[in-house]
Amino acid sequence: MDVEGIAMTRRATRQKNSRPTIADVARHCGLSKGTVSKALNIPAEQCPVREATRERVMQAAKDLGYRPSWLARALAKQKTHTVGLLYARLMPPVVGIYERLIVILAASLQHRGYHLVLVSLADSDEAGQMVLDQRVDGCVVIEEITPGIEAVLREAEVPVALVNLQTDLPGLKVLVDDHGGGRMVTEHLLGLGHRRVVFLDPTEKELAHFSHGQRVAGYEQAMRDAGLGGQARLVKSPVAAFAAETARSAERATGVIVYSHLEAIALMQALWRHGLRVPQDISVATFNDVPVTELTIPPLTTVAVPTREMGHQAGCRLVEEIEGRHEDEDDGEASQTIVLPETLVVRESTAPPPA
Amino acid sequence: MDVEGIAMTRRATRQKNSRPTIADVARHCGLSKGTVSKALNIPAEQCPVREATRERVMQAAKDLGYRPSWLARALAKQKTHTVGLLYARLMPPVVGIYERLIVILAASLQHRGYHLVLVSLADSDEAGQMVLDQRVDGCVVIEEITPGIEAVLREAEVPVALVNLQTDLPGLKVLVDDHGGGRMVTEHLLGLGHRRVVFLDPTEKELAHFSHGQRVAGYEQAMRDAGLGGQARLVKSPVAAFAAETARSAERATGVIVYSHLEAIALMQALWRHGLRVPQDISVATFNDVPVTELTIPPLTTVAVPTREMGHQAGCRLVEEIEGRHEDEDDGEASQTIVLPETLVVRESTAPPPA
DNA sequence: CTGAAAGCGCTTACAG
DNA sequence: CTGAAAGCGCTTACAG
Repeated sequence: MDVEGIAMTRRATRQKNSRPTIADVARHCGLSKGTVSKALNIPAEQCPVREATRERVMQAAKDLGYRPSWLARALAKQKTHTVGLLYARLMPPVVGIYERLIVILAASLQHRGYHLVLVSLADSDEAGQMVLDQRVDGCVVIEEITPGIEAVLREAEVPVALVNLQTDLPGLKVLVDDHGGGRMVTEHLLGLGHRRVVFLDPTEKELAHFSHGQRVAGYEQAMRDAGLGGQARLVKSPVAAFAAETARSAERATGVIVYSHLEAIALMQALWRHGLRVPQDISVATFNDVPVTELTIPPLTTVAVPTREMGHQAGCRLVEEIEGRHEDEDDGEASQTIVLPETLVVRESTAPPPA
Repeated sequence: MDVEGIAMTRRATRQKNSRPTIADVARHCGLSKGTVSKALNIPAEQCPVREATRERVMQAAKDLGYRPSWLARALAKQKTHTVGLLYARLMPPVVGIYERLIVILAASLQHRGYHLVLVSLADSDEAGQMVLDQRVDGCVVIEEITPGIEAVLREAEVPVALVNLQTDLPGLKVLVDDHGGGRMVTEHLLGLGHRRVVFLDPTEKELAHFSHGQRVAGYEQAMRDAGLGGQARLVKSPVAAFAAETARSAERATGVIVYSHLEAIALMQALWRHGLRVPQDISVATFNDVPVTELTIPPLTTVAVPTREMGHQAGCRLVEEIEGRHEDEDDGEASQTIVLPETLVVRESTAPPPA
């Protein structure tokens, strides 16, 4: 019995001991939990506890291997120092441009004492709970939003950053100038002397993303500005079909702008199969300056989307928003929109049209 | 004064009211918090509370818009239902193969009621705290581990899944058979009739990853098995230099295996610049079957790394480990290793050597 | 079947 | 400068 008892105690003790609490530290120095808490948390200068005491506490904490429980602290302070990253797809069509954005966002947050937790909107309930059950101090929604979570966010008081998506939800918005990007790349081709420039639509459901409309609008405006408004043409065929058609067409396009960089690469492959050379026979340009676009045959002219800056802005602003919540003078000045510029990266896939 | 007072009260009230607690629900139905808690959480069947009471509680909860506080529950149950994803780089050298892995991992966890929080090891303290301060129930370390966090994990009792990295840390390991992959792709080239097959090393610090050694070993073994052990050759030059050298060499390699898929693509570009055709003049093969490898000119033969399966396995097993912690019979049977096979995807960048 | 109470591990006015 | 106590919002033996 005694042995059993001791074993039980040992086990219980070990379980409890595995994590000394603030009470243990307090007991160890003959102080109260409150004092220990202050000594541990308030910056040395304006700390109300005597220096000697402070040091005693520090030492005890170190000796016991004390680490404050994040959970207990979060509950007491009603703050998780966590933000949720809400995403609807990001899934199969591995987009590529968000990888960097997310890593930068996470780094930006971590630098400020926050962490990022991934929340797929595929299971809509999850996301709602996440946001509502005081599990996150704020959230960022990326690329696409679902009606369900949109309603939740409209209701909740959670600070939110909306990245690269369109919505009438209030909140911080981080956008890019896709219209400008579309115009820029079109003007580049026109400047090289092209007249028959087409815009190749994505075949996947990327079509749904609002950047598509903006890029097309930019393209159309540039065409109009050049007096070629009537010739603007959106192509919806798959790249293979488009390449085949182009190969046998007399009046073929001399320049093509592809919405998706993966499809631009696929297009160059398809053109190659038909014996068409880029850029001698036809110029190709696209969006999203991901690393591989520099390595293709030939290197692609692309419009770069400032993913780092997007991640960085979303991170900074959201934290400001979370921490500055008290300054709210009852007016919703929290609804700020940032539009970041895109830049044209000219490489070898674009050149003057064939004579 | 009265007005002020009311205003203050309203504000305080609103802040409190913004989130009804279990006590509010209890009060609302004239029950105790304990009963409400049981009614809300215990599955209908073996729930000790009377059906009528149960329904009353449910209704009240719905009426008041009650949602349990994740924090309070986590503290009471000592469980966060969160796992940390620890990564050292993943940063600038956008690897590409981890994007899918992470998304799958997150989905797999979310499916089981867990969430994934991103933790960069760049700031080593952060990670340590994360793991130790009962903020996560477990963690997965991916690709590379730092000495700091390795020590922490050795000390801590946190279940851990180690994905695609080498360490003598105990814990669940999810690995891939890079040796087999290296051998497989080499045998493929040898089978096509190649004799002068070289292995092109990465120039970046990817070299540090242990998969490099394994892939090289697989390559060397296949060469030896074919009686070509003396001819195995590791090339350390940048792709541009290698392409230039190859172009002017009489006895050039007819097949090249490139460690990194991005460099394989770059190599094909460099060869193209020198007028060498793939695969007619030289065959190129690589690793990591990311989407773009199918779209290059020509499409790349690659060894596919089962990223989905890796993410899935890591997620499942880790959760099992977390939830089965009690079954521990004091023996460390938790140290399980899973080695997933790689598969060869043959495309058009490999063909018999020139006659 | 229901309730009262202690506990999870901190923080924070409020006294002294 | 320090302590006692209430509070953060739940859960969980233990009684009744």
